[in-house]
Amino acid sequence: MKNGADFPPYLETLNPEQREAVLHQGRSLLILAGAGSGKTRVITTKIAYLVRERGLDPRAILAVTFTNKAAREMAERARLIDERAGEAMLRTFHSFGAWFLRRNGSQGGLDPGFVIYDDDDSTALLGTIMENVSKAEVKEIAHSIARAKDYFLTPQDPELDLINYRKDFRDIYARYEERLRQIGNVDFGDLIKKPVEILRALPEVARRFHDRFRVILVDEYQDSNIAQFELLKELAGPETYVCVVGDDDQSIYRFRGAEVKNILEFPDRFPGTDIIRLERNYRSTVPILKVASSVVDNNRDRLGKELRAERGNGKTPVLTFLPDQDEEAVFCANLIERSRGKEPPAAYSDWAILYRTNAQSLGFETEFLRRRVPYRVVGTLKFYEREEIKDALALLSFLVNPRDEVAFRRVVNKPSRGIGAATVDRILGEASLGGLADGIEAGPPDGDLAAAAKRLLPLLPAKAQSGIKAFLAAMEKSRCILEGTAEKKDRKEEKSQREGLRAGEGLSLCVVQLVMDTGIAEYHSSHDEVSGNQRLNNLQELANAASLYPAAMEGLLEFLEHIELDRSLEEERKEDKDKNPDRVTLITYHNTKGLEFRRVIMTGLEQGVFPRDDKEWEDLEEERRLFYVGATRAMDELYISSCAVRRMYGRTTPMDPSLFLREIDQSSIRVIGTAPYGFAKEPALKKAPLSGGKRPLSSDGQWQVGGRLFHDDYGYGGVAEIRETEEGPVILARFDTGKELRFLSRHQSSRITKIGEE
DNA sequence: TAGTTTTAAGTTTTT
DNA sequence: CTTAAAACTA
Repeated sequence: MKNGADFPPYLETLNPEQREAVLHQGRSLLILAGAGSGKTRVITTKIAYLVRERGLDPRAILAVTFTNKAAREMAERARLIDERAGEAMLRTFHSFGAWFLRRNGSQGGLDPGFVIYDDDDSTALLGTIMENVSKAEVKEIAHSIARAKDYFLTPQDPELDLINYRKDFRDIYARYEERLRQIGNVDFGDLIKKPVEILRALPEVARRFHDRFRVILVDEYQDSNIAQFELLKELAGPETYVCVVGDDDQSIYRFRGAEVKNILEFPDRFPGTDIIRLERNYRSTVPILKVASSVVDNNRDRLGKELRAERGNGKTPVLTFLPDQDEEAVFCANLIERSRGKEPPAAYSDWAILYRTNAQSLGFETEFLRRRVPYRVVGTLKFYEREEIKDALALLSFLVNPRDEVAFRRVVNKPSRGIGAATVDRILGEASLGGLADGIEAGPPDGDLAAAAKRLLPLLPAKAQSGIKAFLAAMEKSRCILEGTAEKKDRKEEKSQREGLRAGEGLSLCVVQLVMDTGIAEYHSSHDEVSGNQRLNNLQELANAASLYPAAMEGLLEFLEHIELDRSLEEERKEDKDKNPDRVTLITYHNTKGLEFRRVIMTGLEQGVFPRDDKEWEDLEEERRLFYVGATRAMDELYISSCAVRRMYGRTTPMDPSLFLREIDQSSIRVIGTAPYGFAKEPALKKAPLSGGKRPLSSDGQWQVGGRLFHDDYGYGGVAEIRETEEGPVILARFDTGKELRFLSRHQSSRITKIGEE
């Protein structure tokens, strides 16, 4: 295989550029991989090659992906080439950070038993710091703090003003950090930021990692943020080979702190970088690729590349203008159903419908349900956002970390146990200051809320006393189960409880016990007759998920970490459950990254929807990249739809066609339906008959041919024709959507508004 | 202070 | 139109 003529089969099947990327040796490598150019294949093959041909220990390879799903897929594919390649460390940046901090966090003053706060938890914590502030404001600041951490900015950083200009932001951020430190938990941003700080502060730790990871591969590099870039730099020692793979045209997470600059400036930051371009697209036909690239070509900030469609020509993509979103759903359903009758017949699973916001899935679901078109919705995982699930998780979090104020506040008085704000404040005070109250033994100010509550017990009102006792007893019992010291009798008793929750293996016993003993299960099942059952089911599902973990503190920690970092679990399980894999995919543009479908419908191509709004340049460029990502998902057929009106916030709003539609190379697309005014080169209006340069006026003087009007349902249109009858003038309006409407001038509907002459 | 009614606000995108 | 937050009442 050394002479290049005789490669093993797994290398033989690669094209020259791909093979060059796999075989590359040197300091560092930047692979600019266009959509559908086989970049995942290159990474997995490279891992296998390093292990197999270059004798590298798989444990010395760290591969970072954007999602957990991608990490699992990659491990699987690498394993197919070489069993040992699957042993490489494949994680997301966040999951790697958590792994790092469990082992090295104590060096940075972090207890290894930390729990990860999600955005809601962070916001809740911030809420306890800021008083008399609306929740929306708290949320905004929580968002700013998250962004600050993405950009690796500390509360002291002078650049912090660029994130949020309010003058107390610095102070709030600092206090938030202090509280988080006292509690001993971390938020998402900390999972990246803290490892960097530790690696910088402790050269011996850094050296250990440099020794361990000889090769670091980063996938979807265009979506990494500044903090992640810093982490990459710290992890890479002088001997580490760093290979990043990305496509600047597919960077779609700027709103979350992703920096395209990371990829644009990678060669500057890693001197001696070689660049390999993968520009052969094996997925889409020529016109589909042309549609995608003609739009993204309008972006200024890009490296620029020439994607070649290896598959050659194919069906011309179709652009359709439709009256409204209901028609859009009908159009999709028709298209899909018709494709099934053709030769060769298409499967439902060949189809994907793309939309900008999750809310847009509803219209399609309704229509598909009615028409019995099987579908699956990707990405709407509300499971972990449900109140009962968050409650149960708060109980578990508090069990792991009794300093967790957020979890404590959430569940201590649920169901109500007579523990109000005053009592909670006293417990918090006791925990942080210790031994404040007279007549009780002074406790350590260690922040342990369970211990503090216990100490304060004799001084509380009777109702609160019994409430706290019951709560603490339930927590204690769970702790005993986890530590294996629970009485056998107690365990038996669980199974005979009548609530209806079944405890299975391992950790599920603990979950079931906790939600029952604390009354959370009862609270939710009886609270609301209709949804009570569903809520109980959800709790049951959570318990079932927990059964995969051992009934010990370690297992609980793992379980919680998995839930915080990988919320795709539920989706997978659901798909396993129903055995029909032949379904249409309903999915947001963002979620399509890394996927491909034979036939794709891009919906909602309207100004304000997609692109969302045109406030900023860079935002618009990001939307264009999102268009590019969506279009390049299609293998064989691409459809694009745009509506004249759309119901938003319960109101029907006239829509303008998306700016992107005009940017599409017109020779690569076929337009069906009437292009609205403002889209077509020849405005629809000019088609209205004109008599001798003069536009006919209706006998009552109300209307003139060519006059513009707006209809609540059909959007903008023009008066096409006027006919005089014995009932008065009849107006023929032709709308930009192609819809025609005839009405008597004196019976003008209130839904029609005249918007002047043209 | 818990639970209700009324009012206001909002729809990106996700680790 | 749906959902969350403020306001109100028992």
